[in-house]
Parts: sequence; structure tokens; C-alpha cells
Amino acid sequence: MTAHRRMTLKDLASELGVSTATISNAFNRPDQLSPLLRDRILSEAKRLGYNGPDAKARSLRTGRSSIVAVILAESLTYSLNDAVASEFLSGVAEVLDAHGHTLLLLPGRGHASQPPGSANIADGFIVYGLMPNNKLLNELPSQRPLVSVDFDIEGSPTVHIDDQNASYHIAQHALHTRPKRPAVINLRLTKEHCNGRITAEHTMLPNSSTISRARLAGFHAALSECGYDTEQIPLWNIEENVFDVCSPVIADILDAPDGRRPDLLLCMSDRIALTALTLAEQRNIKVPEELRITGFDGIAEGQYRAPRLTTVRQDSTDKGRIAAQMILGLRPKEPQLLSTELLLGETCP
Amino acid sequence: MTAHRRMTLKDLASELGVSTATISNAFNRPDQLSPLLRDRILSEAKRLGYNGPDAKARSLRTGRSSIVAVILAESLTYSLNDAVASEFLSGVAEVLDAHGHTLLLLPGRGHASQPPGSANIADGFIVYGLMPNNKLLNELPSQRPLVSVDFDIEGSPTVHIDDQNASYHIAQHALHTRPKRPAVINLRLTKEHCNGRITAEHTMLPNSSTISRARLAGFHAALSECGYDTEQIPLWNIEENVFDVCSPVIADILDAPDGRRPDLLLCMSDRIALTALTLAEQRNIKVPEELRITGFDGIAEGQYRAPRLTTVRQDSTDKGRIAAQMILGLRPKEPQLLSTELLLGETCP
DNA sequence: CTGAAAGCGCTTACAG
DNA sequence: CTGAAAGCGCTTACAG
Repeated sequence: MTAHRRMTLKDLASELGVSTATISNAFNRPDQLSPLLRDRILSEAKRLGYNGPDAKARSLRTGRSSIVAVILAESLTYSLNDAVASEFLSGVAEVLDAHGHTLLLLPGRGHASQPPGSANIADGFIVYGLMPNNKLLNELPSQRPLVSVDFDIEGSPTVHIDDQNASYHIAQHALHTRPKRPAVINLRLTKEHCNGRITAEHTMLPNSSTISRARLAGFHAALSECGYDTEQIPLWNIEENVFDVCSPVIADILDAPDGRRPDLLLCMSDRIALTALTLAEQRNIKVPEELRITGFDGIAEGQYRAPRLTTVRQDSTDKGRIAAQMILGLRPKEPQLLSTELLLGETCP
Repeated sequence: MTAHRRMTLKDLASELGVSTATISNAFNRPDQLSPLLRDRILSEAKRLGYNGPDAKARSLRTGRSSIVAVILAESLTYSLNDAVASEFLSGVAEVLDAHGHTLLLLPGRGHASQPPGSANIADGFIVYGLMPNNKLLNELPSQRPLVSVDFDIEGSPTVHIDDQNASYHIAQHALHTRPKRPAVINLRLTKEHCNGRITAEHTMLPNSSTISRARLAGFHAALSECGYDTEQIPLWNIEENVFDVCSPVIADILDAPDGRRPDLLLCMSDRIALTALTLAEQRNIKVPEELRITGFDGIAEGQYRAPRLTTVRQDSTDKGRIAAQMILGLRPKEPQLLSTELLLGETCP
């Protein structure tokens, strides 16, 4: 046994004078050999520093890796710092963990020019909120199970919430006080990069495929129903759901001259809403008296503060659990539509 | 070509009438064949649905997988929802991503009885804040690079902050107003499960190995220096760094009879401090007039609210970056001690 | 209950 | 620039 090379199953077999099949069985199929022999093999393995069959070889041989990949819409850096994506991942992780699988994280829009070749090691793929027609999707192994979340991939099961309906209901609630100047702050709604007011110059992303379009449709439905002319409602766009990106856009909105500042902000995420709230507090704008704010998501940060955010709670953790269960075959691969809950906080009572 | 089987490199080779080596070279070593032939191979591959060499086989052959595993102290579910761990992971991800590697997440204390066999597929391991002597560590392939973060593994490089020094400084700051009844809320300091006041019955975790001990030592040093008898300072313990676990412990502390309630809480994490702040607000306890609160970590949630948390900022993202760089060999494997910054917010001016 | 043998899909010296 | 061949470390029918 050279000190340099890692010990293999074969080494161990010849060391113990048994066949490689027996060693393999000792690790993988306890019923295929006597307990006595198995114990001897396992203890000798430990003594000699053999840590069990190599995962690379095993996965080549069996075709399975016990790894499930999640492909995230954004960079890993963004996703890991976003409460909603993190919750989703934690739901996925919970199920994988309980079933002996591990989680491989793949960025949807990475620095790398091409998807890492290591991606196709996974037994299955969960695609989270990716823009449709993403190049990456074409490169996924077509034989492997695939579940999409928050958007549709043809031929794959999907986990969704009813974004339009949920948005409709929170807008309807917010409009019951008849605000004079409602406004909508969207999350990545335009095809062009736009961090600010949306104008006639901009084209919107395709209707069917994005949660932003669905949420806006819900807002518009409620606005129309309450007698507002949706054409007149100003729309802003935020490119990335983080404080530093939201902040200048919202500062612009709040710094509008008196009497032109919106008195209701329908925000497409809690992050946007919380940024609005923070900036309003800095300006001594009274919430909700002078400015009502609604969010979307129901993240903890919005509920454990005063005033509490009025928002729609979606159970991202459960979304993750369901997607993972589908991938592992623990649940039929049928489209799922999760329910949401209106949370009435103090920012828009 | 049967429709059932995934196409292999060999299939493609015979389809095109070239050797397997040439196909492999077309994907991996462009300089080994003519551009013309390479283009033909790549376009035929796309046409026939061959997505490039199989990762399992490639990793077996080369011994590398382009996967780096992070082993987390807690369950994946906890870690993904914790701001500090998420930031750390995002730093790791940023570097891996930029260098064509992907991130495999492994739970330190999972539901599964044993570490998933898939773990040893990784090219290297980053171990984050694990308790020492964890069984898992012994099962890691000893040949692979290993970096530990926030604790020491013999023989491996480490990334650290100077917890004791940072704690000393924030406590020193907090004590300048001479509080009458300072108290410390620790994070997982006792060997026994303890969610509440620490008494003589409890044994503390070994000194050298945990950041909690180091932080407490810093607090004690400052307290002694300011003339407090550290024996008299009450200690509480929190088992898990989440609102729902902190909340009852802190409610107990705040509901102490008048004149016995602490007027300074030195908290070992921002999560604990923010929970204390929320509960104090609910009880109309004035912060900082009646109660001063300090945190540790410097998470965004504590800085984007009013009042801002007084805390120590550590750059978890950078910790992650450095650990990843070491694993990838982009940086010498020397122990790193990152600096911290005292953030003076309004909770303890 | 145990062993000999095939083969998972690649990459890589090496010879031409 | 191209091809034939070995072998990475396993698992699994299959025969005994």
C-alpha cells in the first residue's frame, strides 16, 4: 500500500482476501453477506482508512449521484442573500436531506460563459424562477427529471402560486380607502434594463411567462374595478430586488413635490416595500397616514418590525419542499398551485 | 441509435467516423484538432442531442469534479435562513462561480444517520463553524483540500475573525455609560441544551474551540476592566439563533420586576439583539434610555431599521471568498484573521 | 453466501 | 493532426 494513493475497494478486497463484490456488498447490501464478515470488513476498512466506495465511480456505475441541482434565476450571490430564494432553498434542502440527497447550486446567469459541466452529474433539476428561453435550459440532460418553479417549462411539472389572484386581492384591500395617487413598483418587468419610471419607450416582458406580469395584471384588475384608469397609474421598475438598487428609485418617488407624491405604493416584493418604508421613515413621511405601502412575499423581516408590513404571504419553503418531493418521486408530478394569505399589517391597514 | 439510451461520446464518434479521442478533444482541448473538424463535431453533437461528456465519467477518469462542498454547522434549513451563513455562502459561491466550480451543500447535523456518500465527490471541503470532534470530519477523504472557518481543524488552514477582541471592544463601548445591570445573552455556550438562564449546573463548551467562548471572554475582559464582578453578571443561553427560539428567553428577561430588569444586553448575535429590540418595543421599554442593546455580526436587517443596531460588523462574504480561494489554490493556505468594525447605532450610542 | 468478469463513459499518454 | 487501447473505481447479474 503506497502512502500516496487513496485506498480503493479493490485494495481492501485483496488485503482481506475476499472479492470486490463482497466489499461492495458490505457497504451497499448488508443482506448479501454474513453479519460477521460484514463487521469484519467494515472495521478493517476503518482501520485501514478506507472511507467507503468512491462517489464518482459509484455514480458512473449506477447512473445515480444522490445529488439534486437547483438552478437559480439569479447569481448564487443574490439568491443566497434573498429571503424568498433562501426560504425556497431551505424547503428543498429539508426534503433532500431527509432522503439522503444533497443539494448542488447552479447559477442561472453566472459569470462563466457556459454552464459548468459538473451540472449534469445531478439526478434531477429544479429550475427556480428562470426567465423562459434561457439558454441553460437547452443544455440540461433531457432524460433527467425536471421541475420548474414560478414559471413554466413545456412538458415539465410546475409549482406555482396564483400571482395574479393574490395581487388582485391585496390591491383591492389597499384601494378601499380610495387613495388619490396610487403607484406600482414592479420587479423586473421590462425587457430593457430599467431602474426607474416605466415609459412608453419600454417593452414589457411576455405576458404568460413572468410573475411580474401576472402580479401587475392583478393590480390592474383591482384598479379598474375600483374605477381607476390603469393607463394613468404610474409604473416604476426595479431591476434587482436589493436595498441598494431599490433605494434610488424609491427616493425619487418619495421626493416628488408635495401633492404629486403617491399616497399608495403597491410593491411587488417585501424588499421593495421595506425599502420604501425605511426611506419614508427617514423623510418623516407618516405611514400609513400619508403613504400606504403594500408588499408581496411575507418575509420575516417585514413581520417582525413596527409597523408591520401589509403584504401577501407565500410559503416559499413549502414550494421548495413540493418541488423536491416531485423530483425524488415522492409525489405525483402534477402541477401545483399553492395558496397565499393576505397579511394585514400597519403599513396599509 | 435507440431513443431510450442517452447518447454517449462513443456513439457520436462512430456516427461521425472519428475516434473517441477526437470527440473528447473537441470538447476539452481545442488545440488538439483542426478548427474545421472541431466545428463539425460540435455542431453535429448539438444536432444529434449530445450535450457534452458525461460529468460522472469525466470525474471518475480525471479525479476532479469541479464541485466544492461546504459543510455547514447546522441543518441546511437553518443555514439558508440565517443572514450570516447565507452571506458566507454567497462569498463562497461568488468565487466558485467565477472559476467554473459549483457548490454542494452538506448539512453538519442532518436527519440522515450518516453523511451522504455523495459527499466525497467534491474536490475540496469548506467546513463552516462546526463543533470540533464532529464525527463527520473523520469521514472526509483525507487527501482532499480542507479549509475550516470559525473554528480550527488540526492541520488545515483556517479563516477566522478575532472574536474575543471584537467582543471586548463593543463591550467596552457599551460600558462607558456605566450601566447598573448589564447582562449577556450567549449563543450555544453550554454543553447541555439550555434555553434560558445559565446556572452553576451547566458546563460550558471547551474554551478554545467555540466562538461563543471567545466572545464571552471578550465581554468578561471589558467588564472586569470597568470594575464589574464578572461572577455577578447574569448569563443567558440561546440554543438556536432564530426569533422563535430567542423570543421566550428574552421575554423572560424583559419581564423581570422593575429595578431588576437589565439595562444593558450584550448579545452574541444581531438576531438575538433584534429579537430583544422587537420585544422591548412591544413592551414600550425605551431603547436606549431604559435598555441598551448590542449585537454581533452587522447584518443588513439591523442597519436598515430605526433605531439602528449597535454591533460589530464582520464581513462574512469575505470570509467565504477567502475560504473558496484557498480551496481552489488561488491563495496560499495560510491562516487568515479578518478584521471587524464597531458599528455605532442608536440602540447603544 | 461468495467470486470472476463485464462494463458504466470518459481521458490520456502513446504510437503513427 | 488522429486513432487504438488502457484504465479510473466501482456495481451487478450470474454462476457456483
